[in-house]
Amino acid sequence: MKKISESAVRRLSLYLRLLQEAEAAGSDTISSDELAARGGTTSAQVRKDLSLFGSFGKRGMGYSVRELLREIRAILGLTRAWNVALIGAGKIGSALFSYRDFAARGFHIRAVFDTDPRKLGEAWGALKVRPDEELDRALREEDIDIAIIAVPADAAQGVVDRVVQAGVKAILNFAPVRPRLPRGVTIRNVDMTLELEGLSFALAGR
Amino acid sequence: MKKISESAVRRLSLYLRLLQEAEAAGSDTISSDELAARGGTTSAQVRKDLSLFGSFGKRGMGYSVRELLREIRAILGLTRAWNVALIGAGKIGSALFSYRDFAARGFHIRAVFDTDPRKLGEAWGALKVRPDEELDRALREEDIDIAIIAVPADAAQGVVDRVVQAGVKAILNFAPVRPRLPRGVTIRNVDMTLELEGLSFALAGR
DNA sequence: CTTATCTTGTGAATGTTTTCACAAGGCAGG
DNA sequence: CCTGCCTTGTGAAAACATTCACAAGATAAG
Repeated sequence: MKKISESAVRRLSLYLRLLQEAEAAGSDTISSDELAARGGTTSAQVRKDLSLFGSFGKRGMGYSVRELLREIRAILGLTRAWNVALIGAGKIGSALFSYRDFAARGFHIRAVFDTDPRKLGEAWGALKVRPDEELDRALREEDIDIAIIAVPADAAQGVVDRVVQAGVKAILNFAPVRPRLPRGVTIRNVDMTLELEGLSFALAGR
Repeated sequence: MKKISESAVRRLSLYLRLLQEAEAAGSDTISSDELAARGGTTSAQVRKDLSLFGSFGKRGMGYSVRELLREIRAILGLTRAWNVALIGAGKIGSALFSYRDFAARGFHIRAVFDTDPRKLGEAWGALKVRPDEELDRALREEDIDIAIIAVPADAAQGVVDRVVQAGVKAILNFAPVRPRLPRGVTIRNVDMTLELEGLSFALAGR
């Protein structure tokens, strides 16, 4: 199997969303041109991306929305549910917890952790905020697939180490650090300051 | 002037952070090797990135931390402050509002908007949540450079259109849509579902 | 002053991603 | 069944990004 670039995966994920919108709008089929226009890319790019995984279209006709949805879901591993742990019950953690899109796509938050004694025991939906000490055991017991790191920068590397030690293979990191990781663990960093600085660069260069 | 890739700008922003850490740790100089190790890249990449903008190092010695900080800040346009508007006073908006890193880097939130009548007038720090109707006027009056979009998906395109109409040239978008934009306006999309799906893909492919 | 040691800055080479362009199919209408 | 019109899937070309590799400059020590 060929290596798939991160940007190709990102775009697939985007196509998935566009297809859901098309389905909601009642479209039965969609062309690469249409997907491209809605996604801000080109039709050649769309076709190349899809061709990495198979031939899902009909020449002259485009793609069946229903069918392509099914294929992309399968490619992205969205046919099953994933167990997620949220580490850090601050503002960002709280915002993520109530983000409905996650559950809608099969990402279920099974546990929330924090170190602040005042937060421990707080009810978050059906869950209670649990102390740091339970982290290692809980990750295994709840069979957590993905850890979301929403702790301050200086705590992030420590949390990452423990999470990895507990066998978690995927991390979504909101702390403004680039944690060291062993091979075989995947991380995605969401770094809002970086994005703002990118905008600053664009504004300044004119 | 050559075209600078988005990933190069991202890395510069990362180097900036690493340099701040090095400065805090008391280092006077730093080599491309060291920056690379801390940033998870290679020394050739670091030198190439910097060489896009000039020669800031001393052969045999590395870079002066102080001086490189100054240079990168200038490149990224961080020697001045930027006026930011936050549109959407929900959970995400609230988390962003209290994110201290923004102000620390010169991104000052000057106004907060929402459509929910129950939120209007709420005190957010020294600001009050303002109604949608004031958006257009306020963006101009407060001389807003950057708009942060933290509204539901179906409202995002409308907000983007108004913001652009008011002359804003940079947008940080948290809504899960890819808004249409005229040329000359820069957008950065922060799309958390996309990131999670990227992790799902990595987990599924094993 | 000379030598040994470091680390930058940068062309050239390599690798990766995007775009081009068109043959191959598929459908509709007559 | 044939013609005209679409749109896919995909090699090949072009554009872009990263890595290599080394001359050149800087320092320090003798």
